[in-house]
Amino acid sequence: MSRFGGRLREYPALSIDRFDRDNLRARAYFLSHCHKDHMKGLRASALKRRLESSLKVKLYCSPVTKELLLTNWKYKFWENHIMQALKLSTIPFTSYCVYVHRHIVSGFGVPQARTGESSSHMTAQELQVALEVETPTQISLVDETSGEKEDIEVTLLPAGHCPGSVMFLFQGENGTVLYTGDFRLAKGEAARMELLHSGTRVKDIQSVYLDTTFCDPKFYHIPSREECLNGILELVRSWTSLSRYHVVWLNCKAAYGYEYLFINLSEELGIKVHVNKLDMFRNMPEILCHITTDRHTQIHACRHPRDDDCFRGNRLPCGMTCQNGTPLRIISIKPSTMWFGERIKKTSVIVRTGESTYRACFSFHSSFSEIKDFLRHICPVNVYPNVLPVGGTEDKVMELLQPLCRLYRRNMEPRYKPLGTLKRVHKRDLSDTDEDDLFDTELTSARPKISKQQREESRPSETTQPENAEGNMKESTDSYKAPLTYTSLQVDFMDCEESNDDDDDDDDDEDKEDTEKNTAQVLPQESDATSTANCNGVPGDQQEPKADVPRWDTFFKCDRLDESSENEDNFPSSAGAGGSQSLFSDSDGVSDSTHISSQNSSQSTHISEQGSQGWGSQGWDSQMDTVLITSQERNAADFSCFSRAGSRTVPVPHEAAKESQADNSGWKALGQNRSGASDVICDLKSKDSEKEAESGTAHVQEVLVEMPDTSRAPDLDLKRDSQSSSDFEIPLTPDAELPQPDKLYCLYKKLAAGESIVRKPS
DNA sequence: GCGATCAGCT
DNA sequence: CACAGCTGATCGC
Repeated sequence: MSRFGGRLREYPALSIDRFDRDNLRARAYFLSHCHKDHMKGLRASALKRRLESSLKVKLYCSPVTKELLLTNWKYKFWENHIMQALKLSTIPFTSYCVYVHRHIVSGFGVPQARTGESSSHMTAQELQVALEVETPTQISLVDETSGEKEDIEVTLLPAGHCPGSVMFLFQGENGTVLYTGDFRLAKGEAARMELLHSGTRVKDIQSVYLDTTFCDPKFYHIPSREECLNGILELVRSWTSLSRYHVVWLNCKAAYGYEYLFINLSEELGIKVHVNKLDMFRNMPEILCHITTDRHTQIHACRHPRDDDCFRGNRLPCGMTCQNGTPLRIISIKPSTMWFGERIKKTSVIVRTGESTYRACFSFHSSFSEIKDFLRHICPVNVYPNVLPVGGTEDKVMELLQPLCRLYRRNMEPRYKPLGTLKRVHKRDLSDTDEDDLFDTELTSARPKISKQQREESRPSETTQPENAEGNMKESTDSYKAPLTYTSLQVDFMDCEESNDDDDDDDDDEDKEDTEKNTAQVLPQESDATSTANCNGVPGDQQEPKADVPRWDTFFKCDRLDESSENEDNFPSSAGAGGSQSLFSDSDGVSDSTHISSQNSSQSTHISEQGSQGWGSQGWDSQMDTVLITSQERNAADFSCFSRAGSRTVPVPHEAAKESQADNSGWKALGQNRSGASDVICDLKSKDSEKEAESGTAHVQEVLVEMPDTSRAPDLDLKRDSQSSSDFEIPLTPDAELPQPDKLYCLYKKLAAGESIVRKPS
């Protein structure tokens, strides 16, 4: 929840996302999106009175936000005081869906022309002032009592948080300031935002007021939107395809932000989503056509004050309980982020929490690594957190963020960053090659290669960007060039660097897939002037993969030398590979015992008595994430076989077990190869009887011995950030220690000499 | 009666 | 704890 007070230090005459108290005196108001915690005071009578007595005070927001706001009669009084800062046709493209799915981009959320209505309600001046696309807007801030005037430019940037959500970039006498509101931007998105750049360089940004909701190493990696979406999609598909009586209830909170989920489910499955209300989308046909108020559909996102009770009574919140006399078979899917962040064990993006309840990973906010990527690119002088993460303090957050800011980068002696010079290689390469990618998960080697021409076209903005955002890193990276030379395997150090780099301001985010991409795509001519200071100077041919050269990424991954601060980078590529996801896939198949997801599932599958309704008291809610490979339908049968708490662990059904063992990717097998399959693969959280829970825990830990929750180890502060990225299928980093240069040197040397290095699990 | 705040509940 | 709400109780105007 935002704790931002509404005002920027640099421009106190503005109020953003807060409209009470001192903000009542603001000369202009800004609303980043339509969530209540950003609308405090927006409908208060005090502000209402202020508007009535002022001709100048305006509220600036995106067209979609305006539409959503004015649909609510409580905010209708704003109608003549809202400025749309961008043309109608532009916001939808850039604001939200662009991060979601290409095919819905083309007009999502575009309020249709409200010609009659608009012209009758908006002043002529407002209509004329409608701004050009991608043109910063000049605003005159007039103090109506003193006549004092201040000009400022504001630019709306897409925030990817919910429909209509934007960030505000202010430029004026006191410097350039970015207020992010709430945002979810994938890695690399900031680099792709033209309006954050002047020419080819990142603008000189004085301060960033940052959404720090998940600025906690606990949320180091959150699966991309597409991964989460695909996980939900396959679960919904597999369930709803069983019969017309199999319905899904999406247990979504009452807030904007789930629309793209509804849209995609509807588009992919041809099933509209039942919602309580849809009039707010009446002018947004791209949403409207995928939702319905007709209860006779298989996907529901309707709500009821006591919807959980409804569900327990096999009733949907809308009251539906059967159709044509046949009882509905209902499963619930609860989108969650924090819940996943709290998991000790690695989980899938879908976790089964009960007989017919699931959690699905879903986030409106950027993960820690995405925040860092964003901030690192902006490289402001100051950063101010808008949100205190759960259990966090401002100091703690600042500690995490400041290393990404300019003064820190300039002044700090770099800590251990043996391979920091490679960062730019990755950065470059990411940007050079993935400009069309919406998700980091698409950054796979399987992705179609981008043409050389495209690369060249995109290059300029990259080559110069470091001058600002990362120019100060040059010194530090240079200072670490020397250690690199003790081996000839410089290329591979790219991976080592990432893996070992524990430092907040130096962990680079491009992943293993990127590394592969690098090896395949780095071209000699990219070693341009900018890159000579760093590893781009490595001749391209050295980057060719060689079978006999140790795979550093593999090495680190398998043997857990990597700091998982880079783990996301080892995250199994999914959505991009072959256009389908592989939630449980291993990116390499090498002795990866920590990838429990599917291959261990046959051992760890933990099915307790669930055949009757009696599970309520027993619950399925513990800290044990295990994997269940079985269908709901089959479960019913299986549960009866394993009823009564006797068998704490049971084998998965043969077929599923075989499948999972065969390809290490149960979900993939399901989603890809078994269209319409009745199997659902997901992590199963099981809390059975207390006793069983205990034994189950023991068992799971035995299976998961490779991934103890080191994140809580008190002596690992330095790499806490990485160590605790234990969630979301990130390979854990048990017993990892901060790699010391000498130790690394030894390891590198051994590897370079072709010796095998096997680290025993502790 | 209304708004603000807080506890409780997802 | 709470992603982002909601409901209901209480208090003051």
